[in-house]
Amino acid sequence: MTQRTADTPAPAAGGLPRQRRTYSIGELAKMFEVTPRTIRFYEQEGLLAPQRRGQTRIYREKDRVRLKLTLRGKRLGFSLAEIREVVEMYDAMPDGNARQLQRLLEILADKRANLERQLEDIRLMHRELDDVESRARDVLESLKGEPPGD
Amino acid sequence: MTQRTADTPAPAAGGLPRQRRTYSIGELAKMFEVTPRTIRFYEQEGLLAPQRRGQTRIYREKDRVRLKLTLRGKRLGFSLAEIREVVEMYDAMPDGNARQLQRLLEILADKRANLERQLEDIRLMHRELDDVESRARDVLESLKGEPPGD
DNA sequence: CAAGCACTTTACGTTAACGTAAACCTCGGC
DNA sequence: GCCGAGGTTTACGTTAACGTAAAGTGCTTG
Repeated sequence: MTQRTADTPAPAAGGLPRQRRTYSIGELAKMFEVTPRTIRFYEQEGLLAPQRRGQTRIYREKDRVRLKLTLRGKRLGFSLAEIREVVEMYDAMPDGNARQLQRLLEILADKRANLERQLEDIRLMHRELDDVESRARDVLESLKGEPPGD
Repeated sequence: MTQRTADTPAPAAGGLPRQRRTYSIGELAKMFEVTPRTIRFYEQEGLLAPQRRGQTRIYREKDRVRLKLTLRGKRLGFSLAEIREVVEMYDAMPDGNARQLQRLLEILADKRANLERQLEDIRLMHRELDDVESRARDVLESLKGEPPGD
């Protein structure tokens, strides 16, 4: 963790404020512990849109952040389609019309409700785990006194 | 909701304390908003083991609780295989040997770590949503002053 | 007793999210 | 000039988690 490929933008003095760090597909893949195939697939699904130099994909900060958010969404059980829905609207935001924005707000509220339920689920699951664990420990303890089984 | 197929145990006076409420597959399905197919599939995957009367499945409280936990696990992104792993060990607990119990504790710790990461993910995602939402509201606001667009 | 409804088994179909294999380019180094 | 490391496209394969359709069983109700 805390891996840093030896090249933080270095907030240099008079330099350009534009972050010019770029990444290859392999770099991103290792960084997030996914395969290049996965990254290409996400692009194919409209979640990423890296630039090209010739045939080769070039990823910028924006792309990296997107990938990060995408993977986070996945860990929370959102489908790629759902994630794309938000991503696309977010992109269209600046010139988005009111109806689109309203739709976006709806979607966000939806995701939020989802998160709430998950929070509750996590709490409950946590208790279940506590319960199972304590039972397991009890049994283990009770085994200590008995003959070494079969 | 609150559907009751006219057969609550009726906490009768001197009755048996054993909860004898049973459910048909259809009842459970409606109760949890899944299809009977799903419930049969879970059984096939070793997550449920209802009794039979003739050919027909009869679900008891224990089965209902299991289904509930299974669905909760699913909402948290666990695979049926993972869920089964815990369920099986839980069942085997009473006569489980020490090694099995240790394994169970490992699995539980694993799940717990998973939940922790999800909690963090939820927090982060929540902020993202807040951010996107506030931007969207800003844009919406700025649209109020402008001409009604195309 | 026929109809209907809820249950059953068997089996093939479907979708999402990639994995995997083949065949190709391209670039820096020896 | 060739070689290996990484990149590319195309396309078929795979797995999980059910959906769906067909064909049969069993009860109870008009």
